[in-house]
Amino acid sequence: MSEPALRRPRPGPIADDGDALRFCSTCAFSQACLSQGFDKSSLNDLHVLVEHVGPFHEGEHLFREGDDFTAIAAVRAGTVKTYVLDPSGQEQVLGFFLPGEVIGLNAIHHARYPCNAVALDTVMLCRFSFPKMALLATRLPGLQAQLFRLLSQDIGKAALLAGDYSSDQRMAAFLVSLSRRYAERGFSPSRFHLTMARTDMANYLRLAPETVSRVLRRFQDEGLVQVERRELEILDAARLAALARPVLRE
Amino acid sequence: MSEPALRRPRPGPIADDGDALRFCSTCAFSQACLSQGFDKSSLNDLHVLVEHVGPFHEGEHLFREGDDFTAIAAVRAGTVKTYVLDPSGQEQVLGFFLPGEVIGLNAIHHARYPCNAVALDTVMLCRFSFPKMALLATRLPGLQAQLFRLLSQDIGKAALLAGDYSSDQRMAAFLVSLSRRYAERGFSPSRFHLTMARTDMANYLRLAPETVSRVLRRFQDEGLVQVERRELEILDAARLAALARPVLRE
DNA sequence: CGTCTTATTGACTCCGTTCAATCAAGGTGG
DNA sequence: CCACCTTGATTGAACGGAGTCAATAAGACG
Repeated sequence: MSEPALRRPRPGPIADDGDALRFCSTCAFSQACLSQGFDKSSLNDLHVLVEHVGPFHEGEHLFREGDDFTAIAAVRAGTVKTYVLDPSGQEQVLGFFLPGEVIGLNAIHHARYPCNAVALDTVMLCRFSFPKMALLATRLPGLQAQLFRLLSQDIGKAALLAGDYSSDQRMAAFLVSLSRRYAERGFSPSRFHLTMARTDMANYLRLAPETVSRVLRRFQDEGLVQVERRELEILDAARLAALARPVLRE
Repeated sequence: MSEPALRRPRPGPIADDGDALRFCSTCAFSQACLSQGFDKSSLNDLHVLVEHVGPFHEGEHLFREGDDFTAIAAVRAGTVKTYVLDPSGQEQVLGFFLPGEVIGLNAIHHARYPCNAVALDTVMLCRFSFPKMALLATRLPGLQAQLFRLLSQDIGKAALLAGDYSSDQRMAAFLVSLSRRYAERGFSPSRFHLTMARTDMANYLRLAPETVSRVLRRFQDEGLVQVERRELEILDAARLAALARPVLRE
């Protein structure tokens, strides 16, 4: 894998704006860097350590627990599920990553991935060599700050589900969360495809699959949502958000 | 609360080796930096942005949700509890921080503390100005790496409790975790003081206080532990660890 | 069309909660 | 020193939400 050497920062602002900015349009990371006021030469520096990989197909693993960690990745398209196997071989779903979200941050500590990551549909990634990025970050304080922020953001994100909430509250929070995250990337917040199986949702929410079915059915009976297989429409976002409130702490 | 003024950095390297290294002996952060092979002048650079604060007394808050974030802190002595209040005003315990552990990492993202922190007993802190440390980290790649590692480590730490484990497993995991963390700092792994109230343990473990009482009592009846008020002795560490295994994933 | 996987629905069970009473410890003031 | 009160911990009894077990239904795919 031959990489162009890191270029020295060019002094001064750049004339044309179009080129460098397009380098990873769906990637939250790049976008955040942009909004941080990175100049184009900095973005270019960042660009050279980016590698577009994929497609990964449904069921294909992006990495497995224990693999050497070298890179973090932003999801460009598709959905990634992370999970671990407990000592008895039981799967435990840790999270779902939608387009624009960054995966692998929890691997820095031990320099190994602490979990498995699998594609739930066709997945495209934007992979950043972490060592190179860290090196670059010593020259670009804005990049360093961005990385610190990204890492900090993920701390305690899982704590939401840790509370002892009812199945209704958990499910509502899950749907609201998906809705908002899709909205952030320009997808419809009210209609979207559930890319994960019911069993995965259940596992993630620490519920039995049967409970997921029952709750979704009740939500539909009560006019909160419309579910048809994996197609979901949110009919009463306000009431759903109200249910989710304690979980999302608002 | 009169604090001793921050001491000016002494210029140049230090003659004797004992001095700089002792600057925060209980602080995991400094220790990790040491083991990273930091040279003495780097440690000195780190030293100047450290501020020893305290004592905080039982019930006193170190910071509150929404406070401006300026510094992370390592606990030097005592125990800190972090918690949030849910919309209905109900307290939710997020974690306990023992000597050597670093607090405030989840505040970087929004530049505000996302939770409250209160002293459970007499607490001494070692406070690091985060902006200054980040700046220093651009010059010391080892420090930057250490920070990334520290942040990464905390991601998904809360996920342990998120699983749907039995009350026995949760309690066992909690005790084993305390035991190990105390051991890491040179305290006895088999005998220690429970610095938090039963209600706090229960809240943290997402159990009713009554359940905590019952489980501890049963553990004692079964010869796993000996509890006398807040004094705890682990009698059968192996069996306790076996119970905790699914939670701690080993 | 038949088979396999995934989802749904129903009936019963169980773990942990809730409600309530009791108990122990520590502080305060007489 | 003791009576009193407060706070935290413990124990018991009944309840309920979600899990489990089992059967059925609905797609997906060959």
